[in-house]
Amino acid sequence: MNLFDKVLNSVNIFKNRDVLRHSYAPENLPHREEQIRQLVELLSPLLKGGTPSNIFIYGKTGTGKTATVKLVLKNLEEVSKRLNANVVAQYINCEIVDTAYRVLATLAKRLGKNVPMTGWPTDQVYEDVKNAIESSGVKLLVVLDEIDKLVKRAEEAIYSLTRINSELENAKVCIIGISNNLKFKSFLDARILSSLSEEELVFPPYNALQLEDILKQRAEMAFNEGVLEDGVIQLCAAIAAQEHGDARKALDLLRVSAEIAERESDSKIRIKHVRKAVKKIETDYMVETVRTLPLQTKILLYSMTLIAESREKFTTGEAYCVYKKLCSKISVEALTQRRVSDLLSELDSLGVINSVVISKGRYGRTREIRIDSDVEVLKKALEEDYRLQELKKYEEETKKIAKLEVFEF
DNA sequence: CCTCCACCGGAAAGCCGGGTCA
DNA sequence: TGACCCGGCTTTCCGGTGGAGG
Repeated sequence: MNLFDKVLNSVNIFKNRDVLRHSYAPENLPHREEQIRQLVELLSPLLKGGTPSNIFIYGKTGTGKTATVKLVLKNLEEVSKRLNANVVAQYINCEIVDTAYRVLATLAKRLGKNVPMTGWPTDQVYEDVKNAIESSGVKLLVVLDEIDKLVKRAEEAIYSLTRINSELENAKVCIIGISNNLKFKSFLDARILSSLSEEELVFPPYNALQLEDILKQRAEMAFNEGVLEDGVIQLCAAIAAQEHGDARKALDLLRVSAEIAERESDSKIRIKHVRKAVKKIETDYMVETVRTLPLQTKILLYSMTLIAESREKFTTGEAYCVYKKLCSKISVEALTQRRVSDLLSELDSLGVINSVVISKGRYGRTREIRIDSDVEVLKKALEEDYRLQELKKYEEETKKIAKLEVFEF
């Protein structure tokens, strides 16, 4: 028997795996018809020689903002080419292109100017871009995705872009800003806000039924016939709907479920695979967050995993004592309890630990801490850090302290 | 009803690394 | 280049508090 026979004989679940990835931009967006219609309407002046208003789009992650805009952009450019309308669209993700300089340089490049990616004064690049737009007479549509990432560093750039029209004779610039941060608006300078959000478009979260439609549509493209057990799509949709109606999460869940089924060489994606996928996504998220924690927080969390192995719940004071012990073992300066208290709140909001502030009457008021996540997984992730390696030596000793509740200084 | 525990959590100031500007 | 500024992290200080026990 050839080593690969098993793989060859197993039923192929995937027809096209990429359809389920974030980067995939479908031709067809269920339940976004209204937003597409509005966007098309708002942008139509571009094709008729007018100037559209600037547009501000917001909605939570996974509500189809980017996909919708990209789809409309694609259609716009096609039709512009056909009509010779001279519309140029540029999509910029501000998480990657994250300074005023880079935004302008990207635009310059799109217009055929050769601007180095660093080095020039920002206002010179601005002048260059302006001249390029003016001389080519294009109608430039700039999409700034995740614009909230830009605001702190480059508020001025946004401002100058929103005002560029007054300096142009025979060209036009229109801006679409996209943000998933609803608080973003309150951070923004009022001048900018008013010109940026002449029109607003809100993308509401999907509900379970809508997510189901989206998943069905993708599943048809992604999987071979008959590999889905009944109820799998519904379950994925329901779970994602509970978590704020994020289509990206729903698709992730379906993809991971399929991957698990594939790995188990099952011929069908079953409910149990979805359950496993939920667990896996959760753990992966946890491990990733723990990995990226700063050192002090890692030590603190490590202390808590040690305590958690012998007692279900404990208090800030107890965690702090163990934490201090560990710090001295590896000669790291311990933080104050005030600071640790903040770190604990952060860990809580990250969902790594669960804590409630309770009063034990005579015995004070404190945060009661539990660790609901898998302690072993946490420990493993923490021990990856070479700076915590040393602590394994003291594990037993420290655990004893935690168990006996001997908290001396 | 009052006390008093063991911490919470706000305010403000200090420290530090990085970036900016003359 | 050095003065300066900024934002993030941390410390210091301190007023506040729910409820068991008296």
